Amino acid sequence: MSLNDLDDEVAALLDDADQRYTSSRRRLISALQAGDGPLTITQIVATDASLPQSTVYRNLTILEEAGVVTRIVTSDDFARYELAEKLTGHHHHLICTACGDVVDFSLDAAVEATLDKALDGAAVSAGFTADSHRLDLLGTCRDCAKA
Amino acid sequence: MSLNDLDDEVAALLDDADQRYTSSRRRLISALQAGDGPLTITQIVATDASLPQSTVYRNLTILEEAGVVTRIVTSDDFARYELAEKLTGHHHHLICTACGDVVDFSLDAAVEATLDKALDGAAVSAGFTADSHRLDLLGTCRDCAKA
DNA sequence: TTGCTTGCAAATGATTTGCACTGCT
DNA sequence: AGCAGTGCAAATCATTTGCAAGCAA
Repeated sequence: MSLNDLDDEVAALLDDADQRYTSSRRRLISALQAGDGPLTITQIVATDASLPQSTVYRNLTILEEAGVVTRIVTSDDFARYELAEKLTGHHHHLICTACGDVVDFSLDAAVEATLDKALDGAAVSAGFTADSHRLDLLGTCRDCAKA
Repeated sequence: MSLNDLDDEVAALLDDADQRYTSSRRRLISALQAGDGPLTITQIVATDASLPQSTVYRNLTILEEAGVVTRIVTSDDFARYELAEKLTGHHHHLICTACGDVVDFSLDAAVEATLDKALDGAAVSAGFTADSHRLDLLGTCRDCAKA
């Protein structure tokens, strides 16, 4: 998705949620768009120092409610945020257990299909209404493997 | 795994880590064993009121370092703990996005095999050393669907 | 004894919120 | 003008830790 299309999508989602697309929010979207995986609040503030932490927290909450971003918790104490799958497409995360960094990756459509079918079966037998799945790969990233 | 076997396994793991198998720790294991999914600290304290919160936190950390339990963060603000897969076998989680409750489930071995192969491929091309995967199904549990 | 464990209460740190100010509309 | 958004600083709340007393080797 191009930057302009993304912008339009975000604007539409915010409008649906009766929220404005302010400059702080634009800057947030742009910071998230720039990363190659979900970002922590600290990383976002470091990227764009003109954004105070409280504004980042508050706007990410609003953007999450509007369906623009997704909040992710891996294991460490910092929540991470990324653009919603609606905007970026379905994907998964490589989580480095050494440094905590998270990088996106995708799976073959055939594998996803197999997986979804199996998950649906499991959900049904547990009396569960399946909504979506979340798949992470835990391991060590290239940089940490070197060290 | 029977209760006694579990006990022996835990004892061995703690011994390897130069840790004692105290009565607090036994009570924790027993509480975790009783649940049908990972438990929050609050749930554990509610189950066994003789355990002070600080002891629960401290011992769960030690049990985690010894490889006896695993800490899980879903999305809400409470961490959850479960017995390590080494003890219970590989499984996944059904996470209710309404009430936050988590229940275990398993997938067919064939699906797991397909998945692992696909994940290994993705890891390699990202320069990542894969360790394990984590797969959750998000949705609504039977109780919350009723409401 | 000697050191690990416990339990209370106080400290920490990510996240949230009150309030006064600024800027859209 | 009138209300939403912002930024600072103070408040919250899960989690961690200091310390004195209890227990195991």
